[in-house]
Amino acid sequence: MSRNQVRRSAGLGKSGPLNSGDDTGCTILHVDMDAFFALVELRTRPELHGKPVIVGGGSRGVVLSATYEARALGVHSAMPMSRALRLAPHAVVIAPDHRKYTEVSRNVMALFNSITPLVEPLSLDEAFLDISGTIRRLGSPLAIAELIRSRVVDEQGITCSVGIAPTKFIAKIASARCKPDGVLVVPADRVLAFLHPLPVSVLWGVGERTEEQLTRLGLYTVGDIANMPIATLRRALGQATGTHLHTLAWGIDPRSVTPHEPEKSIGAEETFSQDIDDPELIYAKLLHLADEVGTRVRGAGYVSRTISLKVRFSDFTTLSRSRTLTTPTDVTQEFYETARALYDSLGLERVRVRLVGVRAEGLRAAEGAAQQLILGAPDHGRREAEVAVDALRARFGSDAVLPGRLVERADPTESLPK
DNA sequence: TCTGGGGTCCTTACCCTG
DNA sequence: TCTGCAGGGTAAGGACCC
Repeated sequence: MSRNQVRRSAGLGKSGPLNSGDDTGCTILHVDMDAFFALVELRTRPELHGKPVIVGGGSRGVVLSATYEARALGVHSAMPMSRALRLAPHAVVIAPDHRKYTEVSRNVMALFNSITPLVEPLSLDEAFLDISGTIRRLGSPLAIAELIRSRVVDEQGITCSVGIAPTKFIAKIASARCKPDGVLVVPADRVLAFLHPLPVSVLWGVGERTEEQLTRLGLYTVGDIANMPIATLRRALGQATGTHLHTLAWGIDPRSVTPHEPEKSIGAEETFSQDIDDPELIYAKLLHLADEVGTRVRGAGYVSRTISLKVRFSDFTTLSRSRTLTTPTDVTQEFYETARALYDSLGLERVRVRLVGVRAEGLRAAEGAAQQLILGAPDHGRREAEVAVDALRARFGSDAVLPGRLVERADPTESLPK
């Protein structure tokens, strides 16, 4: 489908011609790149256009992105690569290059910011835009959406889809339903007619498990949920989820577009290339992850009060442990020692581990906590050393300085027998 | 079929305090 | 001193999203 072919409004029959132009009151845009990682790769490999292409990889990896030709064969994101390749044996597989995607994403977000300052990125490849202050300058919501779409193609060489609606939630559903390379307006007075026939899975917060629960209640469409007494929903799904779904089912979503939300946690986790049971290798990986988390926490100007550890075993069962510190910290060594102590407290003996992760939670600005950090003395010197290392890495690359234990093998699993 | 990595939010249980 | 209760903090696990 080529660009500019898709001009739709909520297809509700009596709307007459596509996109009747009634975008009054629709001040929220949800812009979503089409098959983002895959289309970014196609920019430099035009010979792959029209072919099934999968971005992903690793022996235990999953699909991160797939072209629509691959999707037609049943491939979708988050699917294990082994299964994807059974469905699409001739697909071209490309290893992900996150630096490249981050760069394109930054350009796209800058483009959005030239349209309106009210841009809320949701991930690398999508964002909400509040254009209520832009309409007078650039025209109707539909005209603004088309401007964005043509600029994204011209400047970045990829396509995107845009949902236009009075609320974030409806705009997001709209963009998903006009993919790829489309635009869809849902006028304010047709929100319920658009929403109610859709399956419950379109609601934010309904995944596989919740959908099963709803099915057991005989609820298949959003309209079914809207017409179910809220008390019944709360009993079945819990207070928060029940209320949340009922509200969404009536098209109510008062959330505004908020450009900057501070992070609540920063973490890193890694799946070993094969399951391991050697505690020394696991400690080395914990140090590596703590180092990464520490660098990011300091770089963002936070301190963390709670450190959590995640361990996934070979049978895929996962557990987590956390510890709240008396004094918040941004010191790598403290992240590591806490994570290691949490791991030791599990009392595992030669159990095969698939993944470990370290996460800093309860983040708050380091500024207000600075005095406490100094008073928390013993790590003060260490912290200064780590800040110096951060500066070296910023200048010479992330591998310029490594913790001593990691120098010999930056990836502990590398030493495993093949 | 065999499951990444980055997050957020909710629920439940437990402990402590008043 | 004991008991019951409410509320807050913490911990663990799970569901979900991209």
